[in-house]
Amino acid sequence: MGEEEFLSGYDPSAYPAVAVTVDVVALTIRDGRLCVLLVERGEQPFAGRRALPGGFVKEEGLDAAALRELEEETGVSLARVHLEQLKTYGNPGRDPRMRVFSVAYLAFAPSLPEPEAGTDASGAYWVPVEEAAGLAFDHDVILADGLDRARAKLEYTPLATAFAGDDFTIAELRQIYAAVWGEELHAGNFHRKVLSVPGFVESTGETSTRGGERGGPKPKLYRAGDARLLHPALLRPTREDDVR
Amino acid sequence: MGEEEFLSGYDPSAYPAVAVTVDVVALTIRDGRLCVLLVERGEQPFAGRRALPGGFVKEEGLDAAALRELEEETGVSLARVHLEQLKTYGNPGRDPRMRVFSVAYLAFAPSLPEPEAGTDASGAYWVPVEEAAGLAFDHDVILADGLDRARAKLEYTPLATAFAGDDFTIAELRQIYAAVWGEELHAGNFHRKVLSVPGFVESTGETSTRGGERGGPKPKLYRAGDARLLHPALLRPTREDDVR
DNA sequence: TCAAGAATTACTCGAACTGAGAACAACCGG
DNA sequence: CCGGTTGTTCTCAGTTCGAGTAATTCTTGA
Repeated sequence: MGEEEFLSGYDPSAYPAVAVTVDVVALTIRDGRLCVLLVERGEQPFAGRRALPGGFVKEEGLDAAALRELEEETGVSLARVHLEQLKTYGNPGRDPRMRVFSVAYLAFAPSLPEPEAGTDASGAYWVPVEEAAGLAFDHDVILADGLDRARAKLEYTPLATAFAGDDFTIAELRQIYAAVWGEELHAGNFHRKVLSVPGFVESTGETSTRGGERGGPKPKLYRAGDARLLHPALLRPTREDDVR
Repeated sequence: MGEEEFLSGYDPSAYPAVAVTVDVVALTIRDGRLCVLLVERGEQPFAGRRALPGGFVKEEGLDAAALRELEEETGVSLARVHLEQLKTYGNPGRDPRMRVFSVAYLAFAPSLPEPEAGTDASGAYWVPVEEAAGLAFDHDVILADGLDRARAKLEYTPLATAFAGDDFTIAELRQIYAAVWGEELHAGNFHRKVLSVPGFVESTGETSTRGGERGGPKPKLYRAGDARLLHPALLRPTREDDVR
C-alpha cells in the first residue's frame, strides 16, 4: 500500500517519469537443446545487441501484456504456452534513458517454428541458452534468473509437459529434463518415477508409430495428467555446490 | 526489452501516468502464531481499512524501497530481516485513482516489539494471519500469495531460522514450522531431520538456561548454518488436495 | 539378410529415508 | 514428592532411491 502519497493531489509532472515494460524469457527445446527467444535491437541504446523480447505495458493486465508481446514477436498464436511471472527489475540506471521497471515473465512452449519478424522486432530467433550472452540492458541477469526458476520448477511441477506436444513418450520427457538440467538421467529410474507420480502423465493407450530414432521398440504414448505438483518430486542429482 | 518505443522521442505526457509502489508482506511469529504487519489507512480510498505497509518507490532500487518502507512502518532497524521479492501486481483498476503497479515483497523477521506508528502510517500492528481479511486494494490476494510462498519455502530453504533469534532450540524451530504450516509436527522425527540436513543448523555447544516452559530438560542451543538449500527437504505432510 | 548397436521397459538389490511410536531422563508445578 | 510435560534418542517396518541387469524390439550398415 502506501499510495497515500498520490491521494491528496497527485501531480504526475511533479515526479520523474517512469515506465513499465514486460520482458519475456521464452524457452523451448529444439534438437535436444534448451533455447531462448531473442530479438535483435535496431536502435539505440544497445543497437545491434540481442535482447529479450518485450515492450511497453498498455491498458491491459501484466499477464496479457506478456502474452501479447510474445505473440507479436513469434507471429504465432500460442494457445498452449505456459506463462508465469518471474521477477521485476527496477534498479535505477538499468535503462540509460529513464526509470524503467521491467516485469519479467517466463514462458515454456513446445518446439515452435522459426519465428517471423514481428511488428516491433527487427528480427527474432531461437538461440541455445549457452550461446545467449552479452544481452542488452540487464537481460543477462534476467535470463539467468529465468533458467534457475525453470530448472527448479521441473523438480516439483509437471512443467516439462509444457515443452512436449499433446502426446509424448517417456523418453521424450526425459530428454526435456536432460536438456533443461544439462545432464543425462538414468532411463530406467526416470521411467519408474514418472509413472509412479500420481497425475503426472496418463497413458493414451496408443503406441508411437515411429520407433526409436536409432533403434529400440516402439514406445507407448502419454499425455499430461491433471497434477499441478509432483509428489514425490523428481529431484536433480544433488549438487553440493549450489547448496551453500 | 522492447523499450524501443521510448527511444525515438518519448514524451512522458503522451502516456497516462503510471506509478510504482512496493507493498510488504512482513511476517513474524508472536506467541506461537503467524502474524502479518498491517497499517490502518487514514485516507480515501479505503479509509479506515487495513492494508499492507508500502509506498512509492523513490530514486532507489526496489529492494531498498521495500526495506525503507518496512523500517519506516515498524520504526525498527531491521538488521537481520530476510527480504525477498514476491510478485508484481498491475491489473488496471486495482487502484481506483490511476494505474499503479505494486511490487510486493515478502519479509521474515524474528519476533519484534509492537511497532511504533511510522512517518506515513497512522498506525501499524501485528495481526494473526487468520484474522487478516478484508484488506484494502487487492492486498488479500497479495497476502495469500505471500503465505503460499512462505509455506513452500520453509520446505526447501533454511528460511525458518530467519524467524528465530541468534540462538534457538530445535523445539523453537519446530514451533515456527508448526505456526507457519498450521499443523503440529512429530517432535522426534523433526529433531532427527533437522540435525541430519547438512548446514541447516550448527550447535553452539551451549544449553538453554531456561528449561522447557512447562517441564522438560534444558534443551541444547543451535544457530543457523551456512546452507542455502535443504537437502533433503523438510516436506510437509502430504495434502492430497493442493496437488491437483 | 544378418549381426551389432541402441532404445524401451521391467526387474533386482542394497542403501537411505520416512512416519509412527516407545523409552528415558530432565524439569516444572503443585 | 508426584504426575505431567518436554527434549532427545531409538527402534522398526514401509517406501523411495540410485545403480545395475536383463529381455525384447527395432534401426543401421555390412
